[in-house]
Amino acid sequence: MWGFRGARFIRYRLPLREGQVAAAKWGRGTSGNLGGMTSPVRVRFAPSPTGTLHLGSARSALNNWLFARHHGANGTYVLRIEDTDQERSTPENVEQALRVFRWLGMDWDEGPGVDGPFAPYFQSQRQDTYGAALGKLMDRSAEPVDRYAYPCFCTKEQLAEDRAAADAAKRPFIYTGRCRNLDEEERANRVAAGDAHVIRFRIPDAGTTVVHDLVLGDTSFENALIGDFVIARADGSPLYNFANVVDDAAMEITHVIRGNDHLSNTPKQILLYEALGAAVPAFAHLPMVLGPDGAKLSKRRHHTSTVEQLAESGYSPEAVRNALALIGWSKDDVTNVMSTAELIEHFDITRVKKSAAAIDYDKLSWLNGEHLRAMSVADWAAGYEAWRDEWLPADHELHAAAFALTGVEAALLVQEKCVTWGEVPAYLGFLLEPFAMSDEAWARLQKTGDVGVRVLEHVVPMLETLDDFGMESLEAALRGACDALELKPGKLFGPVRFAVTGQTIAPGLWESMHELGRTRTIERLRAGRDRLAATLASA
RNA sequence: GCCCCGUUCGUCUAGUGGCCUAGGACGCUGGCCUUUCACGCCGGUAGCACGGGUUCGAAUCCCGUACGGGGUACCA
Repeated sequence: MWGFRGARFIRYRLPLREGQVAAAKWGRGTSGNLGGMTSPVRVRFAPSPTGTLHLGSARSALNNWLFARHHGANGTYVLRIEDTDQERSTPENVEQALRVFRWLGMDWDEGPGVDGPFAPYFQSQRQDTYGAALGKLMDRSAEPVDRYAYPCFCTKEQLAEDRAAADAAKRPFIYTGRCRNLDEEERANRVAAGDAHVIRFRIPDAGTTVVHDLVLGDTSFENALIGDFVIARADGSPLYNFANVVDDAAMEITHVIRGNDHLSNTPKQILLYEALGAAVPAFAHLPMVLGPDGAKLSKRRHHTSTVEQLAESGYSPEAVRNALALIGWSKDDVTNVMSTAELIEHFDITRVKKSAAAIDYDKLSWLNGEHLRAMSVADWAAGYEAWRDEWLPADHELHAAAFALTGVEAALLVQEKCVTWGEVPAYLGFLLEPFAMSDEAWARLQKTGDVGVRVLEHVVPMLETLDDFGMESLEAALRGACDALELKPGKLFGPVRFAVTGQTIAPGLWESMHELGRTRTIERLRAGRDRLAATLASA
């Protein structure tokens, strides 16, 4: 009689209760509080600082952030840097990664720069924690007896042979367990003698481990198929699955929200949590993010596959958040455009769908346009100026155009026309000197023919004597000219616009003329009239 | 190979056994508006992967097939 939604809800709450038991174990958290709504919720995003943030990763980060913020004061968003790869984890790369996060506007409660009760938040500084956890797992006097860590002296050659044998027999390769049952004395002797060894984690031979997933539901894995896996390298450094669990347990993470590519790691991690005596967090595996062609999103194949590229193109962070949130999740059947506040209010991890989703750049652009148009002039101007200061190089051909106006002035001209801030400078190109009419504009001016000449001849003296060169005055004058010449607005504004802006894409006419000023406007009208008349005469 | 996950218009999605001759959005497209470009408005286009069940009734539940994806490391 349970509806599916009801069943999901039950699953959603169970892990929270487990979390509280564990919190009590650590002497932290809220004991005895069984109200789901007030349980603290702690999530994290743990990127490796490679210098770029992939859209798929950004989506994971966003879902964690929205989940935490949705829980208000009870939600904590932790940023932990997985910088164990010393080569790529340079301070510059870390700083670059943090810059991207700040741009995306996902503030973290604990992590680099702010620290917190579980510092440090860099894996490279947490060796002691991993060492202690390893010691705990290797202590054979501890429970449970079928889950522990042991040194494995198998050489790479031996393992390669095992693997080859498994392949030949068409059997899945599972670690044979050769070093699992060495006697304690031999182990101790070989370790003391300095024999190279990794540390493996012993898992039960039988039984299944089931992952209760907020997105996928229950998924079970046979323990026998997992095999004792390596948790520490020969040099003692921890492997991902181990470091991740140790950190998440230590930081009291209650919900692990991550990409679906981690699903098969999860049973291993659950076993690890149990062996460590730590609370198993709730899991939510997000559907993979695909490129527009349905292939896995990659920098190579897809032009804007990183957050940096979107920032550079002039997208607004809020629109990107909106678009990212909509990958695999929806508020309902009709809502698309949402402010971040709305995202936070409505975000529900249990509504995330299971299947992979291709990112739709067309829709992203549309969303961006919607957000840009909905902004206040002040916000739009600030965003535009931030973009142009950060991303438009001084030697760019449109640099001068972009800086010809303030953000507020530009907003008045083109806010409702642009899909991204990156498009703004091109609209402003008409303001630059020396003036040069584009080929397309000239072609269209030519098409106006004799009418065009008449219009320009009429308009020049009119504007020379116009008292006020303000926008309203200009509009009134130009509309008046339509009556005087008995022309439809379209016929009259066309030649004027092409002559004045020299472009086929430009802001509104009176706005443009006003911004250009009387002298330059009239100069251009005259030049256009002369050129057009000369061309017609010689034809 | 083995394990796991998934499959609704081209794309993102709504859908939890009757409200579905499947709704919305992007895209594409016809038209209107119009001062270029946009915006806006009205309309059109197109989908439940396939095959079996269960049921009075299936996009929805079950089984199988196909296809796609993830994993199978001293990567993360």
